[in-house]
Amino acid sequence: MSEPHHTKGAILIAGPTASGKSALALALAERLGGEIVNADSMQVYAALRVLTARPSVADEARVPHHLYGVLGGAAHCSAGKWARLALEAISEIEGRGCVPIVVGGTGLYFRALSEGLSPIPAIPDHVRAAVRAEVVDAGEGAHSLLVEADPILATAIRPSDKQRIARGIEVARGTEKPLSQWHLEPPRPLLTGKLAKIVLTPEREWLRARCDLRFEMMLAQGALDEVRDLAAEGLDPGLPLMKALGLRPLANYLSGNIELSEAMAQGQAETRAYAKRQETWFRTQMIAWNKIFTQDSKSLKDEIFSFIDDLGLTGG
RNA sequence: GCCCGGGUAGCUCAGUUGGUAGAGCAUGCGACUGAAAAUCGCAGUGUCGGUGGUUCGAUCCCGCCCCCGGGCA
Repeated sequence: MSEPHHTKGAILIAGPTASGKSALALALAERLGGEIVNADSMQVYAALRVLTARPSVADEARVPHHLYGVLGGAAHCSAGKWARLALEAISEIEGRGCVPIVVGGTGLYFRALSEGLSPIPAIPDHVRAAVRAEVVDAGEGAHSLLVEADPILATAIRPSDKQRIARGIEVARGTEKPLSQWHLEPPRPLLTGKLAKIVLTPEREWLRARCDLRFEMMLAQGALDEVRDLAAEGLDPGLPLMKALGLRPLANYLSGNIELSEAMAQGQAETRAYAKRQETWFRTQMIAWNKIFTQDSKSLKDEIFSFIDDLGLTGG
């Protein structure tokens, strides 16, 4: 378990995909003398530069960026792993006298950092792999395995939710204590201190248009080459990075199964649906965060600058 | 001009041997404790192309008209 870190002042910016949060973080970092920490579950993978709309090399040269493209394709990131890396980066940034700016779209990661998760030990890889395989084999019967392993949790998880079923079983077996028991241990925040928590909440129609446009731009920027390279690596399709938005439609196009226009339409649809899921999380799980509705980038910056100045983060 | 096929949800289509309809996708809402760009749940909407007829009753059968494909000339 990591020791909590007490910050003199850090900024957390959450927002749906394509909401313009990276540009905002960059502007803030330049103004405050800050450094940026990625809080996006897919941008941690090195192979996904175009497909995840990672900050450009030029942007990364303007201000230090952390946790972008730091993991190989075969790696499994997780909320806990990310939170430990983020904490490390934050404390280093503060050691240099700079302001940490954590920016991303993965709600669970922000929760892991600012609220904490129950202190569950890491599950050994062999247990994990064995349980996942077992759940796949069991098919419809997977839920009854969970009933055996953790009857309390089983009442809260639907038989169709294979991922949570697998998680429940692997925790029960790997730690010899059911996940439902672990959940009774109160989570402790990893990051404490003065935090500016901001979530961008743009208007839906505006965001949908941006999602569509952005996927189109990805194609112009070499998304197909990126997908081709990834396919050449022959990675296990079950790996987390293989779930990146747009990856499957584009791979389908490259293997000749669908037209490019169809692949693009699917990629755009995936992006829009994802943005909607993010907004649901932000709305219902981050109720204490400061919502910023503005979407015009100039007034967005003004609004955030005055918000941050009021908090006096830069003073110390 | 003639023949054939089709016109049903925003889209692609299924269906009703005549009792006013449904899937997938899209859309909206939601759940969420280490795969979270993941995983999972719920919901709505239709003048069934138009018009006249047969019928207790037509989206379905019949006539005419319009539109979209394809073929023949």
